[in-house]
Amino acid sequence: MQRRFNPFEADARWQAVWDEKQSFRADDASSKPRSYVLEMFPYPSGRIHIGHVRNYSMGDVLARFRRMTGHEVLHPMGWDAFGMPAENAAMEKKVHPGTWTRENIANMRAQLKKLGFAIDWSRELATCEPDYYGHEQALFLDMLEAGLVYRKESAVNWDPVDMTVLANEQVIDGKGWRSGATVEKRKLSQWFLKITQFADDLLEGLNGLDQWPDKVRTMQENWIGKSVGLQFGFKPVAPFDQAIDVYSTRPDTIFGASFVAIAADHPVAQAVAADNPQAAAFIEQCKAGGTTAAELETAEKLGFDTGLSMVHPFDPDWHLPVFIANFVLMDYGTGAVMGVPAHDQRDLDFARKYMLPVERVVAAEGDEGKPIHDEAYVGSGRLVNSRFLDGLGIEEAKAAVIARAEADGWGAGKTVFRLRDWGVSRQRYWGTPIPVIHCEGCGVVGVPKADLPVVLPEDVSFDIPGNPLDRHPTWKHVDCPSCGKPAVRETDTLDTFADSSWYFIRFASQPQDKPFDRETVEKWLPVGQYIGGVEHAILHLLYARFWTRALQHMGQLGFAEPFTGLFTQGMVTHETYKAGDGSWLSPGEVKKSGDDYVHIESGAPVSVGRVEKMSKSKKNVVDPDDIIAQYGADAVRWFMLSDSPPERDLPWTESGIEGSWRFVNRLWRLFGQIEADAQGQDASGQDRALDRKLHQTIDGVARDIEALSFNKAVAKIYELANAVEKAAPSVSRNAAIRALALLVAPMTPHLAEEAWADMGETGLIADAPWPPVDPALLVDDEVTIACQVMGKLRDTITVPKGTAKEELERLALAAPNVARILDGATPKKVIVVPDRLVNLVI
RNA sequence: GCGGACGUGGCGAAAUCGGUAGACGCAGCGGACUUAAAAUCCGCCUUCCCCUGGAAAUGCGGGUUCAAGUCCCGCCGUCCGCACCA
Repeated sequence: MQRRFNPFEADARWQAVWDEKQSFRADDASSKPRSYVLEMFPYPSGRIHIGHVRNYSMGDVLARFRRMTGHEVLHPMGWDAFGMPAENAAMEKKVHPGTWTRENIANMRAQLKKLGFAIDWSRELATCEPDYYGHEQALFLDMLEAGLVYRKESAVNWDPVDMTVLANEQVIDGKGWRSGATVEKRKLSQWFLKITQFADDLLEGLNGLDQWPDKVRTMQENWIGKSVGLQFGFKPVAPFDQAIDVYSTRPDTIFGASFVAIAADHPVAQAVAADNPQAAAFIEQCKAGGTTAAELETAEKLGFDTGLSMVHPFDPDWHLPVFIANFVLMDYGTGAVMGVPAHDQRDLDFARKYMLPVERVVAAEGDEGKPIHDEAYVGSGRLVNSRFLDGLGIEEAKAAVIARAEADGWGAGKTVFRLRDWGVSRQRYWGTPIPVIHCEGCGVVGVPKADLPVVLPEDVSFDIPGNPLDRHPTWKHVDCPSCGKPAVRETDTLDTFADSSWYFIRFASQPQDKPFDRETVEKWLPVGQYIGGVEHAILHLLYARFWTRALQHMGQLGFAEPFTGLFTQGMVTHETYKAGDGSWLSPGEVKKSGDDYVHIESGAPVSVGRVEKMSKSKKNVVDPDDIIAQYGADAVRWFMLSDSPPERDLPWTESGIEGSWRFVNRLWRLFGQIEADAQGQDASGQDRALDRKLHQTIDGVARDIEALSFNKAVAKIYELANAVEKAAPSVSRNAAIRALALLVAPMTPHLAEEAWADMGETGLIADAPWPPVDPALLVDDEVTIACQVMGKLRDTITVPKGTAKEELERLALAAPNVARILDGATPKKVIVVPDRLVNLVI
C-alpha cells in the first residue's frame, strides 16, 4: 500500500483547526509554569525570506515543545513597521508609506501562517499603529520627566542621501549603515536618551547573562568600552596661557612622558593655527586623511611641533613639547594625550620619528637597566626612574598618582566610556512622532498624556527630499498646552530602534489606556528564550537592555534584563552561479548536468561560486512560497532544523529539501503501519531493544530541543525511525510509532496532527503531553567493551552491563585478536574502565 | 593591532566526563521491483596495503597520559566583531 502525505490539503486544514480552537493563545491567568519564547520580529519589507523561516521554525519547535511539557507558552508575532524603506517606496511608487507597510504585513502574515507556527496571533502588533506608538510616546514623556531625555545642540552624523541623522552605532567606517553614503558632520538640535547613565550597569549586567553567547557579551562589552584612568591638566609654559587637559589609563607612567599630543581640531591647535599657516596646513592635511580601516592601518603617524610647552605636573622645571598629531581623536577622552614612548607603541613610533626622549619607567624583574628599542614595553613589572613611585607595582603606582593629583588639585581619577548617549531624533515622516511642543514663551513642553497619541498626518507628500512633517501646512501648528499661545510641534520622529526596544513588553500586556500592566508583564518577562540574527548583537540588544533598565529606574518594572536566554542563529546560504559573461544566475535558471551546471535556456556551462548568504544581488535566493508550494510546510521546517547546528550557517540545497520531503513521506507510511499491524498478524509481543531505543530517543530529543540542538534531535529521530522500520511487529513497535508522532510534533506539526487523527486519537497532538520516559529503559543491559592493546583497538566483546573488572580482563585476554597480538605475553599493566574498555599494556 | 569563534570523509555534520572517530543526513556506487521511468526497498561508501587482517588519519609541530578530535605549549588558516580608544 502506498500512502503519500498530501501536505497541501493537510497544512491548510490543521492551520484552520488551530486557528478556530485558539490553540496557541497564551493565558495570562494560567497557573502552569510560564515560558516566553520570542523570535525577533520582522521588518515588513514585502516578503518573508528564508532566514525568517529558519528563525521562526526554531522558535516554534521550542514553543510547541514547551507546551507539550506542561508550560503556558507566550509565543507572539508582530511587525517592526516604521522605517526608511516605506518612505523610499512612497517616493518611487507614489504609495503612502502606511498603505505600503500594511499591505506588506498582510502578505507576510499570510506567508507565515502557511508555515503553521504556534503563534498567539491575538497579540499581533505593528509599531506603526497609533495604539502602539502612542504608548511609546507616553514612555518617552515618562523618560523626559525622569531626566533620561535631553535636548542638545550637537554635531551629528548627517546622512546626505537619507537626509537624516544617524546614531554613532549606525555609522560604519564613516558611512551610513543603510545608504552607505559618506556621513557628514552637522550642527543640529537633537533629542538624546541618557544611555550613558546606565553604562556601568549595562556592563555589569552582562556578567549575569550566562545564557547569552559569549560573542555577543564581548561585543557589547567592547562597545560600552569602559576604561579607568586619570584626567589631569597640563599647565602652559608662559607666554602661552591655555592649559591642556589629557586623559590617560596609564598614569603610573607619568615620569616617562616626553610630549603632549593634541587632536587637529583641539582648541589649542586651532589657536596655534590662527597665526601659523604651517600649522593650519598640517591640520588640513589631517582632516583629509581617510578613515577606513585599511587607510588607518597604513597611515603614518604625523605630528606638527607647535613650539609650545607644558609643565610636568610633578616638576615645574620639566617642560614637555606640544605636538598636533594626526592619530589623536577629538571625540575620545579630552582630545589630548600625554605621550609615553617607552610603554605605548604608537607613542614610541612617534617619538623615534621626532627625536623625542624614550625612558623606561616600568620593568620586569631583571630588565631595569635595559633600554627600549623598537618595541614598547606594555607588560607587568615595577616602576623605575619614577621618583616616589619607584618599586611600586603598576596598579599601586596608578593609585598613588591619582591620589597625589586629587590631593594637589591638578587632576582626578576618571572612568571614560566609549558609549555615547543615544541620539534618537530622525528627520523622517514614517516614525513615532516625538511628543513635545516648542513654545516661544514656555520652551519645550511635553504633550499632555491625555492628548496622546500624537498621530501622524495622512496627507503628506514625498516628491521632494526632507521631512514631510516639517513642511506640512497644518499638522505642526498647535496651541501651547501650558500657556495656550500658538506653538509648534516637534517634527522629528524617533529612531525606529526605540520601537523595537519594548515590543516584547507590549506583547505580554496590551491594555488600552497605558503601555503595559506591570503585574501581567512580570508574569511573563524576562523573555526566557530570544532568538534572532547576530547582526542585532549590539544596536537592538543594547537599546532594549537600556530601555528595560530605564523602566526599572522609573519604578515601572521590577527587573533589569529583558532577555534571560539569547540565541543567535546562523544564516541560510546557497551556492552562487555565474554565466560566462560574469552575470549572476538564480538557482531556477540553472540545472545540474552530470557533475556540472548548465544554463537551462542556453545550455551554456555555468561556473559554480562560493556558498554565500542569500542575497538579491547575487541572485542565490530561494523564495519560501515556492518551496512551500512544492513540498509543504513540514518538509521545509524539517530541513531548516536538519544537519547544520543552528548557530552555524545552513547551506540550502535542492537535494537537502528533497531528502526532507522523502522523510516526511517515510514517516507517514510508518504511521500507517499501526493500523496495518492491528489488522495483521502478531503484534502482541514485546521488543525490549526497541523499547530501550524509544525511551533513549524521547529523553535525548527532549534534551536536544532544550539545548536548541535541533540538528541532533533530528538525527536521533532518524535513528529511531530506522530502528522502527527494521523491527518486527510488536506492541513495542506500535508504541514507538505512536511516540514518534509526538516526537516530531514540534517540528512537523501538520504531519503529526494528521497521523494523530489517523491513529484514532480524538484531541489535537498540539495539546498532547510529551511522552513519558521510563528511567529503567535509559540504560542498556548489555554493553560492548573495547579491547585495546597499548591503546589500539584490537577487538570488542559484548557483556552484561556491570560485569566485574576481573571478568572483563579475563574475557579481553581471551578475545581472538587480542590473544593473537599478545602471543602468549603477559601484560605489564591492565586498565579496566567498567562498561567501557580494557586496555592492556605490554 | 585587539577581542571572539572555528578547523573532523566528496559535502552538512556527530562524538555529553580524556575511553570503539565518522552516528544521522546529502551526494555517489551496486542490486531488487518495473516493459520503462519515478517512487520504494536492500547493500556498499575516510584513505592506503601484502585484505579471515593490518597501517595511517580529526589544519601543522611538539608535550602530558595506559589512552587525546577532546587537555597543555607553539605555529598556520578561515570567519565574525571592534579599532589610530590614549
